[in-house]
Amino acid sequence: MEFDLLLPTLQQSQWFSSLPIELQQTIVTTGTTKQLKQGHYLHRKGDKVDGLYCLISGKLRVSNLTLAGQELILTWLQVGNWFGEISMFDGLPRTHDAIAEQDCILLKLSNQDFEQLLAKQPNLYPHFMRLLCQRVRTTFKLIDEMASLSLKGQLCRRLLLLAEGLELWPTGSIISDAGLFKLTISQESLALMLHSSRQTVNKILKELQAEGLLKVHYGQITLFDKSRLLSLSQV
Amino acid sequence: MEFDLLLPTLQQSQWFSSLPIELQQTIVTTGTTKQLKQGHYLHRKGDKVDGLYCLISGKLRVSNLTLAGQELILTWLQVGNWFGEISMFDGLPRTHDAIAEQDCILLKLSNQDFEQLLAKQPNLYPHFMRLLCQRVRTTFKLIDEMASLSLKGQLCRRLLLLAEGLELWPTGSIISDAGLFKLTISQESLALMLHSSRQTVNKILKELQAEGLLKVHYGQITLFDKSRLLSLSQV
DNA sequence: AATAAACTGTCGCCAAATAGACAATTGGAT
DNA sequence: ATCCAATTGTCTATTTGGCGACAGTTTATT
Repeated sequence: MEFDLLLPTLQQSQWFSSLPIELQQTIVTTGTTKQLKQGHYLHRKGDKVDGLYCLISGKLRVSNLTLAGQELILTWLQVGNWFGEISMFDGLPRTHDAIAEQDCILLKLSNQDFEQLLAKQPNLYPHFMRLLCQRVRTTFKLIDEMASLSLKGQLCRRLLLLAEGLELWPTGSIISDAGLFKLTISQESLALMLHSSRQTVNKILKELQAEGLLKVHYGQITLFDKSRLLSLSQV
Repeated sequence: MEFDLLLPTLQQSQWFSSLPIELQQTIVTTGTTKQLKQGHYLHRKGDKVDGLYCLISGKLRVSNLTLAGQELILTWLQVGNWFGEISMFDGLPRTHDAIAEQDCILLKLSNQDFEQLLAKQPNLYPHFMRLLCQRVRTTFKLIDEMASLSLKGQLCRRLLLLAEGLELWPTGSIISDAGLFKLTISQESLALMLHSSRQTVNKILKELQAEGLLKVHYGQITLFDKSRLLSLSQV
């Protein structure tokens, strides 16, 4: 795959862009691209590991099924996000389902490529450990927030996360607050992420709209005031 | 520190006991022990990293404060548990408070020792990556359960976790079901772990007692039937 | 332009959980 | 033996959110 073509996309990842340029180059030249049609699974929970991925274009939904058969959405992966590293590093089965919500293009680093790479250059290990650490920190933060925030606070938090991309914010970072931001997501989907109901999400969104923070459209939400959303996502 | 003295304790960790014996030995001889009096903090959220720890004796509470000042208990660490690896590997601040609930003895592997160890033997990296992966898997599981289980299910799950130790269960593993198990914990503390209220926890415990699964005492709970608790912790 | 499908807005009812209050019980300390 | 602090048990009132129902709106398709 051509380096210059992929680079702008890959650079959107905080993790990737912090890698030494040689490693970036190695990853791109070693990796292969893969197409995935809308509605198809990239993998299911319990699948054997096949590689580490970066989403180049499209949209992936990451979720699990409860025993009752309800889908619990963990998150959507955005262009530039890396994922699949856990099974990659411990060899155990996938933790979640990953489904293409749109046609996707992925950059794939296979097991074998990965092992060879690290065998040759063990000094690269710390970089991949940082990727894992970032994942743990994000999930810890999620647990805290699920427990301590009101539903309204959780919703504000999610809207921001979806707008800003899913990577961990450096503590105290200032959110880019330039103008509006249009999110394409249904209230039903939001409810599945919050493990709440569509009706309740609708009610809260209407409140936020009345407060002038956002505007609700058909299948879309326009964020007006990210900084006020941020302050609300602490209550 | 003497290898033979610590070994039985350290072996309680699934992770540690899976390490090659030379690495086990290196860790014990490199590490230093540290005492921590009851009520003292080992570290607070946001602290700079100083090392990787294993709890040798005593009991540590891991928690966070909400903005409202309420303590959210993530878990109790049991003898044999390793922790503190995240900050160790990415160099960023601690994610939680860690407080001694009893006098504690800890085995500490300092930053410097750790870095020297890995610089000399980069083939050890995968072992530490497995430790991190285990942490991510445990937290993902926690997120799923918080979202999908009823409060009763969550409570059953926690009681089992407290009884069995906190390390990730291999999928489908059979719980040691030999006889009774006495947990020393107040209903108030359980409520803080579940992010629920004391009254509600009390009500559910009484239900479980009526069903013959356990018996409630002052500051203690005796588990009678772990396998039935397990089946309840899936609803 | 007509139709179907997906999504939103809003009822009202019900179950679950919170929170305050207070009595009763237990265990440790003096 | 007595007292105190911590913990438990159990009431209430109140809040929150889930869920069914259904009408209205938007978008895509033909």
